[in-house]
Amino acid sequence: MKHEGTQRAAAIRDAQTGFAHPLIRKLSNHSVLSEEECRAIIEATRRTTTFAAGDDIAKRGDRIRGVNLLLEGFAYRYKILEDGRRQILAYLLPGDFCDLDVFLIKWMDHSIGALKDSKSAVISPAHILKLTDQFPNLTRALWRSSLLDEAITREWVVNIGQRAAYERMAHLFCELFHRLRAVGEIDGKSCPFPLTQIALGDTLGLSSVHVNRTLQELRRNNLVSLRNGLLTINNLAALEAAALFSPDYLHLRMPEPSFGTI
Amino acid sequence: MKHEGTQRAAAIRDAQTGFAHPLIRKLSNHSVLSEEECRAIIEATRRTTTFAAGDDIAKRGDRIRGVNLLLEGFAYRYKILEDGRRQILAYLLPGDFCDLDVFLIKWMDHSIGALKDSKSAVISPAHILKLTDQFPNLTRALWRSSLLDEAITREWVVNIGQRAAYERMAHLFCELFHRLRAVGEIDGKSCPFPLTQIALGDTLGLSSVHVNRTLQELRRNNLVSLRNGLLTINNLAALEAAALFSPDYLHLRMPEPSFGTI
DNA sequence: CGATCGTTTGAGTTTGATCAAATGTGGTGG
DNA sequence: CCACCACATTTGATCAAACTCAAACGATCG
Repeated sequence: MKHEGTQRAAAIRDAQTGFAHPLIRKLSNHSVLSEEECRAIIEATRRTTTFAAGDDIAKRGDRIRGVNLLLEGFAYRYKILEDGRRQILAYLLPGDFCDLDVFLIKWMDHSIGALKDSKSAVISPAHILKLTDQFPNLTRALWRSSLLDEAITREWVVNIGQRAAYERMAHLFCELFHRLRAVGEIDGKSCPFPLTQIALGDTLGLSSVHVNRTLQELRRNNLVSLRNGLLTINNLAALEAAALFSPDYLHLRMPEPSFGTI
Repeated sequence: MKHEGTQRAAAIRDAQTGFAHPLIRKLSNHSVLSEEECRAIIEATRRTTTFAAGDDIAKRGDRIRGVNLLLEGFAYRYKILEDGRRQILAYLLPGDFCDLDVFLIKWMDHSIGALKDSKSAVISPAHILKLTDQFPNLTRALWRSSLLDEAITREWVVNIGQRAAYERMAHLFCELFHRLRAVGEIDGKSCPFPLTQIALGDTLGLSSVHVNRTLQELRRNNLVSLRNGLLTINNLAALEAAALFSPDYLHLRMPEPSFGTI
């Protein structure tokens, strides 16, 4: 981890993505922010920190010094049981908060790791307090964004609890693809997927051997391929059907049409 | 479902439970509320509705008219896949919000059912807006409470993803016992548990047959017994050990000592 | 007194785990 | 450039956890 100087004030709007700032873009999916609120967000997220792939952004037991807002990169939230079993709880994309729990707890009860080189903005608790005192509408927007995180976590419960391995993996791919598209990280039919098969197993509650075989089956059915940290979805519509996937729980404002042969 | 008249203003404090109002009690676990904020809460939750066991409090697809705050009873959140598979996502106890998602969405993307006769307060969106405009500190407390809900959901992911059936069931019992104790619903070593084995299976991602056998094993090991909607925990310490349970994720203010022979 | 719903039991099957080894693959240093 | 190392992926064989199907048993209720 490496601290950087002050970030240059970014333009609020951007022709391509709607908003250049990841948090503003994310909140704008479900909330309307004033010019003043946008400025306050940019102001609050000037201090940034970078992490290399493999670094921990926050570790279980850490005293919480501020909220990390992921600006660039790819991170994951995970919990480890006393006997070593690991469960990955979420993937964090630009615009996502790593540890909003600062409100709730003094120490992290789980960890966050970076899967790619990442950059985060660190917002101090005092800053959050000030923002939420001053801007009730912004506070509701932030609250909403954590409700959205919970909706995703709930879908993971459904996924792991009810779906078979094949459906389960397909579902994860669909979710990631939709979320990455919303933050402009896809390239045609491909998106970054910087996970080993072991990590994929710890995400889905499967052994890595079974992950490998399930992946082969998805490949054999010409739905996806996964190589060198790049996930390619050949037929999104068919993959969504196989996964019993419906994107509504993601609450992305502008659903783009699924491509595919069906 | 049956609408009732205006509830009599309850005393804010109660000698036994600390706070008579379930929401004030819950928020006080992690936040400090002013006298004025407490009054605003009581004011906002006057309109109540009752539900009989088995009723749906909110159904998937419902247009959201207000937030339901559970005041009395026992409810559950669930989602059903297109092919009928059901996953239970949470249990709701007095003080819990049923559908805070009102902020995020216009229609429910999952359902809530009552497991026992229940009473909820209905807070209109306009009322929420007013409260959050007026009381930033209260807003943060409510936000915190939804972060807590998410922490529980995350632990469910760990539970279903990593723990074996026996541990998994033990873990659920531990969680429910701690949460019910925090709202004053336990009686000695027993607490209400108004679930069929089928529902228990849909909670844990197990078939009802396997639930039955796992339950027998827990009984055989003299850890719990479950009869007539009453769960009795004979040895909480041993149950927690079997479940790899640690209560910190529940963020209950005053952890009471576990009883048991160890 | 059926009827309905939940629990329990048995038998057989399937999914996915475990163990072990072989085969890539990318990076490092000589 | 090659040898080597550390990892990740792939494959095979075996095993166990959990599922399915089917039937019996028990409560509860109009």
